[in-house]
Amino acid sequence: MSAAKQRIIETASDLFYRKGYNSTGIDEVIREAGVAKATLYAHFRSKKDLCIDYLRHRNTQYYVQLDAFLASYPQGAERVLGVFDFLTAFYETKEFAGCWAVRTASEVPEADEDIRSEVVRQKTQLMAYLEGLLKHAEAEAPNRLPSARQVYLLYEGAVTESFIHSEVWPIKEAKAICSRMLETD
Amino acid sequence: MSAAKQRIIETASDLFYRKGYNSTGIDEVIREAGVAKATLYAHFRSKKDLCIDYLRHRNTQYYVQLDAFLASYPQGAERVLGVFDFLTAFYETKEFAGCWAVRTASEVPEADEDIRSEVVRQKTQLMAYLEGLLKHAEAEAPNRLPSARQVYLLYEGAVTESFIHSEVWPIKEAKAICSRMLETD
DNA sequence: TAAAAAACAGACAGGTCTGTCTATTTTGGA
DNA sequence: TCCAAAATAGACAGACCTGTCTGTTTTTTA
Repeated sequence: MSAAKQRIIETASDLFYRKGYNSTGIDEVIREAGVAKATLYAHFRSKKDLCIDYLRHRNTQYYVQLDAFLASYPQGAERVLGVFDFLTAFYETKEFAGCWAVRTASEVPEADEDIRSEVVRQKTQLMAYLEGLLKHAEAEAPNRLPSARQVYLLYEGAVTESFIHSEVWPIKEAKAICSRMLETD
Repeated sequence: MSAAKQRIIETASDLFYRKGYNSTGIDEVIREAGVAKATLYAHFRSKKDLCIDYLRHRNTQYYVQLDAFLASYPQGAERVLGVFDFLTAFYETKEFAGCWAVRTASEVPEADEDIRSEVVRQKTQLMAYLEGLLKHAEAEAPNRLPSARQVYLLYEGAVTESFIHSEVWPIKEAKAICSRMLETD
């Protein structure tokens, strides 16, 4: 990947996430990235294409950081709960602005199948990831565990609500619920 | 309130919710509402003002319908869980498109304090409402109940995720978690 | 070093956006 | 019935948008 393309993606990733997709113009992206307009359109067919690459870039970076963060957590229930600690750390960065996928899906027309399917793909991937974490918790406590869907739901609620309220308690509460559901009672 | 103003709000309420705030133009609102542009700007200082009235209109209608729906549910745990049944009914209408407040907050710049504070106000109101419902559940089972924040978190997750996935399972799962937390064990 | 590929600056087209304004017509209450 | 208030149609300004195109310069590669 050329340096210019890399800069474009990183700039879009910053601007789209911070300001919103529709509220960010192409001119702002190229100015911030320091590239010519023709260069952008040589690498991306359209703004929508750039949007999808933005979503993928965010998603890729997310798992790189999440994996690194969770490495120090023992497998099992602790690592499942560690996901909420990761979210807390993310929240505390100045960058945090909720979920890029949800926010983008919130502002594109429902007919936009390309963007929406990428969003759903990412969410399905996240559930599969959580499913993997939960697998290791089964050995510890084979009794009624939360499903991947349930942990996913708590996590997603925590992301969106901490963004909306600009407060950390939704993450704490989500973790508390999850913790209670993981108890070996 | 004049008939024209009423039509404008209702049209905006439909279009902003269905297509998104930024993706809906003033021209589309006045065409759909069948009013002149000057009429719209006689009643609303700006598009942003109309947006705030749109949010308030949605919110008001929401509680009218929610109260009516819950009236047949006995007070206590059942009525708390009834909130998720109401959401299911809402989901099954063709209109459903997630939470207007969250979606709007997702697409306006973070600096827009007017819109964001209205969103937070509505969410705070919802928590207070749930708090009221939970009060009646205390009598039945005075042991560890979910907090209003926790029920709120589950509810919000259910709204957003059923919208994102266009599936009903997030509501079912959220209700299941809530139900488990309300058990008199 | 020479040729090819990539990136550059920036004008431009064609459209859309919000908000203002004029000038006319409709409406509703005293 | 009359008159003020409200609503109408639609032009307009000024800004912004995406995407294309031209022509030049820089960078890479062979």
